[in-house]
Amino acid sequence: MNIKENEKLNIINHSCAHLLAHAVKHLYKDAKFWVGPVIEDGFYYDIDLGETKISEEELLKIEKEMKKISKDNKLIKRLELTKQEALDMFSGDEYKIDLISRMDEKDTVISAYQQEDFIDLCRGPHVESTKLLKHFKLLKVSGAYWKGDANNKMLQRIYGICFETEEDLQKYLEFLEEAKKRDHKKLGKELGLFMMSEYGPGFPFFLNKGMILRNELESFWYSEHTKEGYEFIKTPIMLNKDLWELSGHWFNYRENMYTSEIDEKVFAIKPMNCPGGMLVYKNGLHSYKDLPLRIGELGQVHRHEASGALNGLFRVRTFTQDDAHIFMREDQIESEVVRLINFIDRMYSIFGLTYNIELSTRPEEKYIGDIEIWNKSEEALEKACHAAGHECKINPGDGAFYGPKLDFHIKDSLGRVWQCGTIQLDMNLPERFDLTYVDSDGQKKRPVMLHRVIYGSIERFIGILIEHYAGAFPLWLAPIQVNIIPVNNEYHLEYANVIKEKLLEHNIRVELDDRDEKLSYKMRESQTKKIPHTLIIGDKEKEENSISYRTFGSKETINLTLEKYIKNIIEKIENKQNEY
RNA sequence: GCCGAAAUAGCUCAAUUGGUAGAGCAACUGACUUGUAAUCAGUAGGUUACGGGUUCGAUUCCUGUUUUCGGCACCA
Repeated sequence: MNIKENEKLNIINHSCAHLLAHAVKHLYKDAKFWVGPVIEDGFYYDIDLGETKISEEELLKIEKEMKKISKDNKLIKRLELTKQEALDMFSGDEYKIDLISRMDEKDTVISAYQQEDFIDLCRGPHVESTKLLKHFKLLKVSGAYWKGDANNKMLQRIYGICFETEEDLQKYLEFLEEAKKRDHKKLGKELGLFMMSEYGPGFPFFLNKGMILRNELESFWYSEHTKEGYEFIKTPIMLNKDLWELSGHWFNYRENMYTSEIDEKVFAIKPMNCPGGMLVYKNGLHSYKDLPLRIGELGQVHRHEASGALNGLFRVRTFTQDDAHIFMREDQIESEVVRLINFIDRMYSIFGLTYNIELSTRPEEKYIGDIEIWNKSEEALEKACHAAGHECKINPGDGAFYGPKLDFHIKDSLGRVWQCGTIQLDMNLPERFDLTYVDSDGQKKRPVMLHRVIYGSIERFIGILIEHYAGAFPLWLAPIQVNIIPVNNEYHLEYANVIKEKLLEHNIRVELDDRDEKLSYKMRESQTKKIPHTLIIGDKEKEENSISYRTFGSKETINLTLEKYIKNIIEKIENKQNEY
């Protein structure tokens, strides 16, 4: 959606935030207002209502009051004030005074906007009248810390969205409905992919069908990485605390690490794979000729995330990173990153996912390493991005303390954006672990290191794929690829079994529905389970040695000889075609 | 962790002001033997998340815990 980038929508949403505050002021006399900005999807307003809590039902009341004010056609006037005037006007309002007192009076005219009895501090601009705000909806209410700081008190935040036309609003509400239908938590349960248990909050259980999906993703990952010249390792899940102190994780993240004590020694379950990877690198000597050295690991990590952060497969306490560490010489950064970008591009395009890349640069204060190396690295990453034919949006100061990074933001079939892949340059760990390689002059030198993931977290990626495909996976990923329905068990079961065996010989995941139920009943179920191919086997097929099949979501039936069908389906699966 | 909401059969949901839980689907049994999204009949299925309290009586009211959901904060 991104309303912020559309000037007109931006203004009406901003004005709508004022309309919301105005209505709240009418209904709750003691309400105090903090800020009400426009966000990507609409707007919100942070409000202090003391002990009063706004329920979802009361949102409707507020919405009604907003409609009333909108109908009353209140003119919206801009007021320009000096700092003193502003302080006088909002005296007694601790929140607005806080805002005003932090403004610089020399070079800013402080502006406020007035609609009838409601005045709010605001830079503007706004629409001229409340009657221009008609097509809005309040979406949710929640708590939010004042100034976004968890040490501050919690205000109540009301979210809403406003459009120019009723049609646009309805379209947006339909989009929300569609997203809800695709919720991976709901589909994961319905399709038998994974489950959760209160004995392990944040620790997902993968069921048989989910495992099939997962294994496909993993074997695809291994085969593509093999082609790219990667080696593979598996490092221990649990390692001595000393290692985590050496890597710096103990100091920075111990609160989120699971630990265990045995033989009077503290062990920590890995929250990252890198330290293990460092030990593997140090296990031998490395020549400049061996670089870049690409070492991959599907590594299961555990992080004790805050309970309120957990969310299906999107945010869990154990997940598998499709990690790899690349060790190289400084002069290899650009070419290696170009290669990596092209690789990631290939991986994503298999799923029909588009993406854009952002470069996060050196933080202003908290960073380690030489500024010169930072500049060089950032330049190398940006150059690589352009060399690979991509735009490169820059997020100044958003890099990790140990190095700059490229982040891949993928867009799913509903247009929602997820950050998955990342390529991070690390100037910290090679130093801490004293990594070296022997250069052509016989001297030991420090390698440059990249951390990178493509799926990010396999669990989360599966969640994204479930929503991206709405649970209807392409053939190569589908847990059940083919469902065979004999028209009449008495006459057609034998031939149906022949087909099943033939498909099984080619490792095709096939089921035969031989229950005594009506064809239409079985067809319905086959479609509900979102199975890519449903084969109907009756007299015609038996006589012709053929099959008839329907792909998921289609009404059309295709008839092919058995031989041709098998050839077709194998080709689709082997090429990982993004279809049924 | 914080704010708010929720938890009833395998699943989706009911149950008036507190009176001892009910439906559809799924499962099971039987009949039907079917050509593209639900055949009919029957059976079984519940310590209403868990603990405590109020009450003659609690799914319902109060309280503690756990989990889930929507946000906030966090996300190496």
